[in-house]
Amino acid sequence: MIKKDIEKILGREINLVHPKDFRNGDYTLIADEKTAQEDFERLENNKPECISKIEFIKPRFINIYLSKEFFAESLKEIVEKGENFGRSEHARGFKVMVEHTQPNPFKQFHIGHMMNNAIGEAVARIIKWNGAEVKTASYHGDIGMHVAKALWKGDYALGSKAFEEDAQAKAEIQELNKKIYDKSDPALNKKYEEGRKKSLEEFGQIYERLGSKFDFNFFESEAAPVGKEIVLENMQNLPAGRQVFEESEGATVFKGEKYGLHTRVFLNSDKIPTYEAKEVGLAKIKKEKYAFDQSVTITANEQDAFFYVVEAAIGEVFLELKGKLKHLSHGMLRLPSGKMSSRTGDVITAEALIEEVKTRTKGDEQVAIAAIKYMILRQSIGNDIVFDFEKSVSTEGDSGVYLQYAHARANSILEKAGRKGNATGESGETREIERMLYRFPEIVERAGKEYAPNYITTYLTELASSFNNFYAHEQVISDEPESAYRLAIVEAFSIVMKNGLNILGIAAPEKM
RNA sequence: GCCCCUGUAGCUUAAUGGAUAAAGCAGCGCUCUUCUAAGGCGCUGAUGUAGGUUCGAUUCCUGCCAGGGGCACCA
Repeated sequence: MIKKDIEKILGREINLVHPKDFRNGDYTLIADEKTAQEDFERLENNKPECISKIEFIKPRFINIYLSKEFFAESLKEIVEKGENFGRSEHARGFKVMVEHTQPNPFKQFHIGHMMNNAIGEAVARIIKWNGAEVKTASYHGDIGMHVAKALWKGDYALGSKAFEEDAQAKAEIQELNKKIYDKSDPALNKKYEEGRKKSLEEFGQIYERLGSKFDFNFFESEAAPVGKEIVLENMQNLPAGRQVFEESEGATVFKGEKYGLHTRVFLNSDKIPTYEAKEVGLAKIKKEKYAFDQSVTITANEQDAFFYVVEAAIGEVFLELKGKLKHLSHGMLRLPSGKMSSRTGDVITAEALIEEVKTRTKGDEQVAIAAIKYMILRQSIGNDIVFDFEKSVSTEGDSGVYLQYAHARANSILEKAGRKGNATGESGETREIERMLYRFPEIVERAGKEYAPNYITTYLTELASSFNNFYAHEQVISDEPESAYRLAIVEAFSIVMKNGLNILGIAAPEKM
């Protein structure tokens, strides 16, 4: 709003930022050195009501201070909009599918899945808050070599180890994979179906605990035949030179070299579709189920190279999908005590982590899950994160609990006061908390444009800190005329914090 | 060997090309007769390295060093 007002006055687009230090104003216009003086004078002479002061700092900084009336007005707006405060319209009409979590049946739901789930859930919600229509999807690897490895002797780690070390076992597992794929062995089919069903039930339970819901569940078993067909079609029915896929050493591959990438196998020499071909099939299934403008897939960054190649292949097969696929990757969730590997069976399940953290949150599961989610979401997506039980999940400082606690405190004050705030009353000095609250919608929008949940966590932490400061230094409930205005601040804070936690998929208990 | 990602305080992390690089933890001092002390206030402490672009670089470009990931029938 402010930006548009100023652009109107100056008649051009401007570079407007929030200074890091509030003492330098609420906004800074970074002007061109040549026109800065002129811009300053024009603003000074056409000052909008919401601006109380404008100052010109030497070469090019024009600092803008908002008026008391502006802050009072923003508090009123927050209270009026309530749970809708912060919603943006900038992505209205845009259809997005967000695929995340992707646990594989026959294998455990480990902390890597939990990390992916926290990010995926937050990203989906952020996009939704920006006005887009969002559908979430999980994709389950219910077929493929990992299933054969798991079914070989009933244990994935065992099968995986034997596959690499024992040629005999490797041959048996490959044979098993073929049988699972063509469903030629009734006894095996039964074992397979039972195991698959059990896994999916367990995943459902953990989703519920994490507060995650999916609009679609896709399976590799359905994507496989679709993918295989597409691969064959784009090889056989096209003239030489126009073929997307080609034969090489008995396998069917996509030569990524023409994109500066590398070759990957889509059908193995047994004509069984690999993960690559299944991903192509999945793209087709997705677009038929939901006519998305963008499909976001969230995975660990060890799959980056895989996705570059597969997306290039999909772009050739489905021209209309070119540029509509977005791959977002995150690092590993590392624990202070060593690495985790699903191949050796050395995995830490999501459940084990939740239980472990619970012992440090007085047994409260909502608080424990909030602590874990916050640790994951507080930093920019992409790098590994180190999850330290002892310190990082502590209930102090930069943590999910800190946010929940500040929110609960605000509610407690409102309840104790037994009356609503009133932002039209006596306001006194403008406080840091007021200077933070009105910014929430711009934070949501920025987070939406960059798929960056940590913009929200960072903001909320600063907001909670401002609130705690405010709370520690001012008597909110009193007979003074400013009391009503202070209550309005508390009320607005409670709303913004709750909405913020909601966007992140973190619970916001009313009491703690 | 080739490709991709990452190097910020003792530790874990922030910082849409902008002002004095921001927090939390740890350490050292304060602070509960007062609305939830799971809180607040203060001190100490950092951009791997060498260049380049720019009025201005943690941010963009190049070399080097260090760490992680990937590179044909796994997912």
